[in-house]
Amino acid sequence: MIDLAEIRQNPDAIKRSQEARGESTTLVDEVLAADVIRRTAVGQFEAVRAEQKSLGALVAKSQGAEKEDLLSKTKVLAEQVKSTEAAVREADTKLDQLVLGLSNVVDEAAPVGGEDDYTVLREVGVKRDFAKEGITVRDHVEIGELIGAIDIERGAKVSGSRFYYLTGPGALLEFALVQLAMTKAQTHGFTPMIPPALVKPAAMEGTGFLGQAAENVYRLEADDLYLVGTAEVPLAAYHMDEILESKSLPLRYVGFSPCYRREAGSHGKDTRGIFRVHWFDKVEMFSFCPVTEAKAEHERLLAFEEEFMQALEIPYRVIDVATGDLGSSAARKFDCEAWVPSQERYREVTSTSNCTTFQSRRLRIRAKSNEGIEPIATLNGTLCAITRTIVALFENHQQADGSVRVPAALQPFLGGATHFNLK
RNA sequence: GGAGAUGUCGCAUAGUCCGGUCGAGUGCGCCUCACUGCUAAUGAGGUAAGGGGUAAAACCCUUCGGAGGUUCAAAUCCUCUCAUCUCCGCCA
Repeated sequence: MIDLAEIRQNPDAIKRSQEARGESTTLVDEVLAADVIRRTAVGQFEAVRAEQKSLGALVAKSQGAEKEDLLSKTKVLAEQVKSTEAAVREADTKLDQLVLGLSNVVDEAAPVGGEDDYTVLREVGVKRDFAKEGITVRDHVEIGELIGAIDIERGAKVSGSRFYYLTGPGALLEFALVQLAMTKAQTHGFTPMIPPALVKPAAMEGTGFLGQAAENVYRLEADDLYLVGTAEVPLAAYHMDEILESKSLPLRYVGFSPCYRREAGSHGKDTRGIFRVHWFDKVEMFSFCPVTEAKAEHERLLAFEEEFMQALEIPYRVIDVATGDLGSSAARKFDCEAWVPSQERYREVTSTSNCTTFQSRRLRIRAKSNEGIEPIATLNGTLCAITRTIVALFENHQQADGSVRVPAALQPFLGGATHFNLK
């Protein structure tokens, strides 16, 4: 949620941001108009209400005819209080609705444009020359079958398309990846968390997933709960409605959770394998930090992501995501894209967003110091999205026969195994 | 799933039966000042959030788990709902 005061003071800045995102600028004017209406309504209500209260005090003290007289007056007032209060409520709802429709103000540094207008910040690692090695590249589906790690057919049989089973070494690999991620995160000061993957509307709404992203969210109508698409949701909402101690910041959490995504509007995209699925598990970093620290914290989260990719010895590049592709909550976003040999291109495996105060305002999370109460920033970043990491790992470390080399960092978590062998 | 109890200002609690001077008392914690060589102890004062308003104040409004209702007036009465606890049943 954008700060209303900010919109009043600097509507043009908000408009520029909306423009850069390719979203409505007239919405800003609508907000301003609704704000005026609301303030007028509030003024009227408060005036009547104040009179009602002061007369009410007199009623309590008076008796007899005097009391009767007062009561007749207050009865009229009561009607006015009711009607003006209703007007306030209506104006409030309208304003809220409009303000919630505004996306976060983009960071000036973010490249302006659509999905393809990202900036490549760097490429890291060495892509293998499979031809030179005399290896015909297999994709992760083939490799997964050869080593008995992924069973897509049965996933489809049991749950439908875009579902899978991780089997044998695949299942063990997930645990190893999670362990490695959790271990690393702890050394960086993150508190490990296993959050609920089913949340109330308030948590979903507060994190900004019921806006444009709503069609990708699974909703359990019978219980009015949502399946989260990322641990970001329960981690952000963890401190919902709280006032934190400024000196306790940054508060860093690393959560492991399943992620559920409807993938509406992705029909026909990445239909093969486990690159794009309705459910996967993920280790996610989340940070509540002072506004002034947010940019530096964002760099740190990115660095942790890169460190993880490097530990897995996966070649990748980092992109600065363009304004039109940020999603409503992020002011700036960096994606780490792993090299996928079977597709001969980079594909997103992790992503880190600086949501500035957008989420914390919606979730009513603030911080208190001697200087008073101030808003805080929230940031999130993927440490390890299991399925996509497996794709990158299998394909980049495949051997001529279809077996897969295990990078050194993972070996301790796989009983020292150096390879996933053919089944 | 059944029966019962509870939800008040950071924490603990008073107030709820018998509606009005209760946005709300007390203790602890915290902050400021005084006293003291320092700490402790003691004394005085302060100590919710949000909104409106103002140059800044003053001041006003909202919020007693949440949502409705009754009433001139609701922490207090009614309805629904959520959470927690206890007992019973069931279950990994």
